[in-house]
Amino acid sequence: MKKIGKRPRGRPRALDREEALETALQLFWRHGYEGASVADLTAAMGVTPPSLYTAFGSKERLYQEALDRYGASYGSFTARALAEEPTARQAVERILQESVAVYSEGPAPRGCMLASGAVTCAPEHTKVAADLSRRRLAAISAIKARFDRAVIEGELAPSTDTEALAAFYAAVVQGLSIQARDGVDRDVLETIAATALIAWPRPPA
Amino acid sequence: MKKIGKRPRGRPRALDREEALETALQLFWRHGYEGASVADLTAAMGVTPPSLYTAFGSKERLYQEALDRYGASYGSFTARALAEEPTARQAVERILQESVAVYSEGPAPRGCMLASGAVTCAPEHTKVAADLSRRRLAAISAIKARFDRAVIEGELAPSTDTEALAAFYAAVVQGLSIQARDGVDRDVLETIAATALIAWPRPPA
DNA sequence: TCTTTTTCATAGCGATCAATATAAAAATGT
DNA sequence: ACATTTTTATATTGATCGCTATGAAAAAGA
Repeated sequence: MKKIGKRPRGRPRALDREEALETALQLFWRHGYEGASVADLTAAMGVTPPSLYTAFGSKERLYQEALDRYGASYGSFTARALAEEPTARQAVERILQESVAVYSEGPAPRGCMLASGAVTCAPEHTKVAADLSRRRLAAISAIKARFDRAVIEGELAPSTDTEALAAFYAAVVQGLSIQARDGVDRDVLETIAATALIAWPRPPA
Repeated sequence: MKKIGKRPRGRPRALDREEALETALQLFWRHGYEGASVADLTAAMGVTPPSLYTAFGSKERLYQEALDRYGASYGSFTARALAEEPTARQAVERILQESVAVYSEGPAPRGCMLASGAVTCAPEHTKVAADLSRRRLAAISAIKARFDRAVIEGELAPSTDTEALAAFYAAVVQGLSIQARDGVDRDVLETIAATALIAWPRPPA
């Protein structure tokens, strides 16, 4: 059941946009923004540069689309855990577990695409780095919002520093990302996650 | 009191090697290996490319020397804390505190040079990334060694998973590095450090 | 002074970077 | 069949990449 409906006039594209975007995601995830060249991307997609530029506009916009796709697929477990788990504590537990699973998957683990994308970069790419930074901070804010809800619901004490607590678990996840790429064994990563949960605040009263 | 002693035959170098290395360290620290070009480096040093290559051999060797210098200066607090503090717990406490101080210093924080140097990179620079990875893992091993000593000295229980505990605190430090670069407030970073200490194992018996 | 040695600055190497001008190819509309 | 529209592939753009060949400059040794 392919949606075609009134195909436009010109020559049909040979490039499957979704498939090409997934290919770009994989390359950017492994090599980062600067490390994946347009030549690498077009070669992996099996197309020539003009097709890429017609479909995505620029390397920078392609990267942003790849980040969006990551957030909606491999990286969606954070938002889902925050939305679905009944308690903030269980949400954090699931985020830590799934982080380990996703980041350390496969023979050459890739960590988190947001954490390893472009923390340092050339001065001409500061816009890309700033966008990544904004996405990382947004993830912390999302966790904080869940913790704030937990305060209202009585799961966490009103005195809880929800911003710092969210930043703490985000820091652990970011560290898991780096160490997963460094090849640290999965059982060690799992113990890191378990250790982080020891710091969870005592329930109020 | 400059040490001259039998100056060799040729034209004296106009390049102060120590000063140039410090300049390279600063640039590599901020922009990473790929983000700091040879043109950037020579311009900041005030020399031309041949002088840089005569003094350091290649960009890659210059980077390694800059990493060594970092480990002996800005990044030396880890080794010193592990060697100087009377207990493993106090060593970790100091490492966390000094990490926050160093990583978040200045108007544009630079985080940790090892953690932000080249976690992702182009395929042709895997050697540099592997070297950085090795240095990060060595830092974990150093912490683990101090924890093993603490087990022998009775500070930590013999059942302690020292490898995972070391990896946990390394992960927090790596997360601090990323968030410092993202502009997270210093007081939040300090609370992250304090939260990590809550997970410290209870003393044996 | 003159040779030797080393470093210096000028200029440019081939390779690769992201991005495009051009025109043929492949579809629809008439 | 023929014009219109869009995408395609070929080939190339200027800029920048890390690096170096060349020869002048600046020191010491003879």
